[in-house]
Amino acid sequence: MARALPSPSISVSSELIRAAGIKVTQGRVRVLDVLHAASQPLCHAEMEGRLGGDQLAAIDRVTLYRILDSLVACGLALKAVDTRGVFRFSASGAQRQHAKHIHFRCTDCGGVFCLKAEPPPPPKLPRGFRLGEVEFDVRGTCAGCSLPDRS
Amino acid sequence: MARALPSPSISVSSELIRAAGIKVTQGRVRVLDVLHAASQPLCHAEMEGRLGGDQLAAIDRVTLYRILDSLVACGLALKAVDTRGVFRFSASGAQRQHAKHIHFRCTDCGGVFCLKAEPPPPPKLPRGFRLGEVEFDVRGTCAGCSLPDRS
DNA sequence: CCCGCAAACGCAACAATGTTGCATTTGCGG
DNA sequence: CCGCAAATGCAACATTGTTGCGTTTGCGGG
Repeated sequence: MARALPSPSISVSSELIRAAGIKVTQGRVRVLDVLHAASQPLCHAEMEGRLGGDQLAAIDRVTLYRILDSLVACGLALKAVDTRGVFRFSASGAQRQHAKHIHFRCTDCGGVFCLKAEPPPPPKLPRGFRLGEVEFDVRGTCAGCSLPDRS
Repeated sequence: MARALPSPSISVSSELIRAAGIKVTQGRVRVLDVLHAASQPLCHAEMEGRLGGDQLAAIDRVTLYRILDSLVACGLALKAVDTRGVFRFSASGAQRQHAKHIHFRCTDCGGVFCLKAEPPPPPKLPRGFRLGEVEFDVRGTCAGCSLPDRS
């Protein structure tokens, strides 16, 4: 029923999913497409909105969770928690790009901003500890929320 | 009905609450007591457990949230989010002690370890941004979870 | 010492997020 | 083209956090 999909990146996501060794389904391709198109990590609600915005049918909330879990499990996506306590997901390629700088999280509006400064080198760990990721997280109030006259 | 409470720190918490300019209630004193006695930030469920463990009546869940909010609002407590996406609260004095070093979070068992190294200085922020807290968060696998032979 | 008011509390209900069970559909290898 | 296992959709549930409202209580004033 649907005509040939105009999205050019659909084959890229398909290829990544196929290479990861899991089944290539329409849902996974669309979710990974959205993750790649996003400029910052998305929570599940934002993803539902972007998936429903197309002329395609929306993906079930539970299925979305499971798709994201499968993408995380095979290394195509990363899972993190924002200051509001909500899980946010990002394509693993985008995350690697984000590892090069520092994030500023506004404790007021919840927004995330990228600072230019480089993160410091990781510290020495005790014996037996294996280093995973290093996150230099700066919290405070962003310029918009710092305005003194807010009703 | 209750005899003189044996807890020696109850007056300390009362004094802090009074100095903060909010009403001194039994609930606030008990919650702040628990926060001061805790060695690390507590989630609401852990606090409910510790409050119910006494011979005193347990505090309502909603009231506990409001008490914590009021303590945060007047600066006596701090609010953070752990890797599971749950809010954790700590007495502001305890947090200051924790700000001097780096935390290592094991992504496997969820444990938090304190490293000796000092956190690096905060970076320069864009105009209008106000610095709140800086958290240097290192994630990975702790020594216990790094053991190769786990069933 | 008693009164009254506003703050704080307890209860109920609700909202958002995340999980589990199970029947049905679908990717994809044979 | 068939069939099986994986993936999906639906319903129901669990946990965490919030809102509304009537009642209780801290505490200042009379």
